[in-house]
Amino acid sequence: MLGEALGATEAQKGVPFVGEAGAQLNRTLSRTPWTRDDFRLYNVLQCQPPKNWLVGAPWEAGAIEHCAVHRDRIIRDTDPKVILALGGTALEALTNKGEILKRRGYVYSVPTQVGDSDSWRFALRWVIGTYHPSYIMQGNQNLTGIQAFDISRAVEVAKNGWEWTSDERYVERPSLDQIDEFINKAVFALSAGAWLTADIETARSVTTDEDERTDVTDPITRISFSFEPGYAITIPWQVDYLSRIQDILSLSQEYLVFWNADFDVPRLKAHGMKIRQKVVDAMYMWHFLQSDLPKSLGFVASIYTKMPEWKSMSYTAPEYYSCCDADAQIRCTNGIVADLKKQGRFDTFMRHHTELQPILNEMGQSGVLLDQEKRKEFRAAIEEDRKRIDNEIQCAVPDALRPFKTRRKVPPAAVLGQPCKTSGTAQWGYHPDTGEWGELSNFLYNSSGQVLRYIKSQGHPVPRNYKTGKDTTGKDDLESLAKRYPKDPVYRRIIEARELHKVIGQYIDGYVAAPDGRVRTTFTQKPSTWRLASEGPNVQNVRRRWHLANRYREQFVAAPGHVLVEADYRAIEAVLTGFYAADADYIRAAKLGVHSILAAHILQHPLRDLWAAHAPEEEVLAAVWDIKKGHKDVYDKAKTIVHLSNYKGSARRIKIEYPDLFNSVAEAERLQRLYFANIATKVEAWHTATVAKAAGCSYLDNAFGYRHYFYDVLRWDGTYGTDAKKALAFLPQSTAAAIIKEAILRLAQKEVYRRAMRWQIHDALLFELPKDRLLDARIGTIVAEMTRPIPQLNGLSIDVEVTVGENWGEMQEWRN
DNA sequence: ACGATCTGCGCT
DNA sequence: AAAGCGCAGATCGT
Repeated sequence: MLGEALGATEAQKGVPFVGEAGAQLNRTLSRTPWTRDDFRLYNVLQCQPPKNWLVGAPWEAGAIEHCAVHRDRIIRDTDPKVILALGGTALEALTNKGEILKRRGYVYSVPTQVGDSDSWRFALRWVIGTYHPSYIMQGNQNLTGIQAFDISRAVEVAKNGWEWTSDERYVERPSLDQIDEFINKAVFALSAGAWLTADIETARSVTTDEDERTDVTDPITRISFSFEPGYAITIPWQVDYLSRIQDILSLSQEYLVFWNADFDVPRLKAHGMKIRQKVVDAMYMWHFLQSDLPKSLGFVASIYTKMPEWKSMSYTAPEYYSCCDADAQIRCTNGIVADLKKQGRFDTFMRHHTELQPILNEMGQSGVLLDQEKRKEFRAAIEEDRKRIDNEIQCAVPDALRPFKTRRKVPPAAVLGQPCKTSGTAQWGYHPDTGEWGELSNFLYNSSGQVLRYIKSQGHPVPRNYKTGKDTTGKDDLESLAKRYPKDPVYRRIIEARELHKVIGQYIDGYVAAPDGRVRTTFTQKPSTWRLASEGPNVQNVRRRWHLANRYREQFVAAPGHVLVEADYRAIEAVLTGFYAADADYIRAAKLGVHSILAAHILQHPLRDLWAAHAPEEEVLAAVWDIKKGHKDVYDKAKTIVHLSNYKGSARRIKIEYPDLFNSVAEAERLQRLYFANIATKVEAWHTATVAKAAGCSYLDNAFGYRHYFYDVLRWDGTYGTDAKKALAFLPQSTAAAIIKEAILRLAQKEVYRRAMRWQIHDALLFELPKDRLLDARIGTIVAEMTRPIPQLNGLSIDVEVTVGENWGEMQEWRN
């Protein structure tokens, strides 16, 4: 093993890898059958570089060159079969190749000095690159297992040597006959159950990450296919070949495999190709298998194949590169499928991604109508307010706090000495302190730096983020400053101006309707919990708690003769917490209204005893309703307390969230105890068990087979690591995602619902349905499908609330 | 002009 | 120090 240089601890003892990086190396080795005594450890540098700085330092090249003699001598003396390069510096010193993150895990054969110091010669030795342990320590603990894999590969090479996979059957410049031969063999293999993979190269995608490109009309240069490891074909995108390419794309009856289909499929369609099969995205399959590891094909191939590194050859050998892509795809696909089947999670992936994603694409594309008139009016009203408030801020903030850039240019005399600032462009002036001439800009209420300078200039205490300790100018902190200094003209106005600014920028101008008046979004399954995410625009964070939220939402309307129907799962995460905690009482509370029941405890309301005594449901529900309507403030606070407590939020956090409701942290603590002792009686035990489980096997599976890995759950002293609460949140959150996906899949089987689905907002589905005599029946079907008992959860069902309206701001409760 | 990073904030 | 996201503005470096 060859590292970089001695750290502080190492330099003291003169031994490599005995400091923190050494401890990390030991942790990695503990995942393998070997110990550090099985290896010899050296560094590229024999000494400690000044300030522990080597990479990018002015002395980097010189220092490495200076120590090369020692390094060569060490290699000659030890004559290693394999050198494992720990980090980019070592790999580059050995192979002259950079980009360790692209090359790690791949095996290189490198000319190395062997023999006596006075009569040495070159001989080929194996070199494998892996991460430097300090890189893994810097927040990349998820890569520990990969480094263990690299070490195992090095040992394997040392024992048995290494043979790269063969590229003899790559068809890099195909004749039409060779294409037909590929087709004939593929037909046979596909009928026996093989996958067919496809991959395009585009003129500009070579230099850019594929998913960053958005222009689907970029020219395609070639396409490659494979159905069998080692046998790949690449076909130039030229007129003579296009019909053959379409033939191959149509070969498979059922599935066509891509790596990141979001890139390839829209481009193939834009270039006239038909793709009628279901699209299997092997990259997402990998994401489903291991959501926390890098997703590039080059990375995954280093694990599933013995291919030589090829990703750096796109320019020098484009045909070979393209065949390698196809070969890597088929090998990785086969490996990932096998692993998912071994874990019993393959069917879930095919259903919840391959089947679901086309439905989500249709949902995003069908879009929701925007009422342009309302939108215009609303924007104008808001913009006027924002301008007025901004102007008030500009007048209240002293010149000395406004951004100032010194300029040498002579000013236009007309603006000299203007007394009061107006919002808009900057103006020229003399700096009030330094007297310099320059450009004085407006005070930016969105700039935390400028707002902090204002707070300090007033001699007010600077708010600190209670997690990070950093200075902050968040809304809550400005609110408490405003309370403490009621005469201050700025704090409340900053809050208001920021709010209006965000509404205009993100929620009005960010929603651009197509010519048909509809606004479209894209649903992805990127979150590590396999929730859905929405982007361009994100329709899952539309204003709801704002005092003008309903007026804002009125611009989202149903088409004439239609209505919007929104179906929300009621308290889904609370019910699921009860399910995972195996607490039937808590499930009952969650379904009746756990927030109201907690509020009843706070308020000493009769509901408390009704619930405990299992009173008749109508009676309990009436009391729940009473609290929800009559004590909305306490109800809303109880709701957040339930959420925070279920995911192990601290009493301190609750106090910070509700400084007015609680006099002290101790009081919040008392209330939490009340909640755990009387309502959520088994939840704390579930917390403990879940954290222990996540720490023990380093991952959790939910009831549908969604998996999440965790690395820093329990520390050696029993305290919680950074992943402990993520583990607690994972099960209810990911299970809720799976439940609503199942509902979408079932509803999409019927054309009328498939076409009517619009947006998914985590626990809610929004539909646009014809307003006709079938409406009630259709809503009934939606409710029936969404509340159907869930076999994976022992037949649990989740209640649904439905609202209906002609626009999204005036929705009325629907009752059958 | 453009990208990366930080801060802030909307929703579930 | 509940979790999970996406978007916009400010700032700084290239």
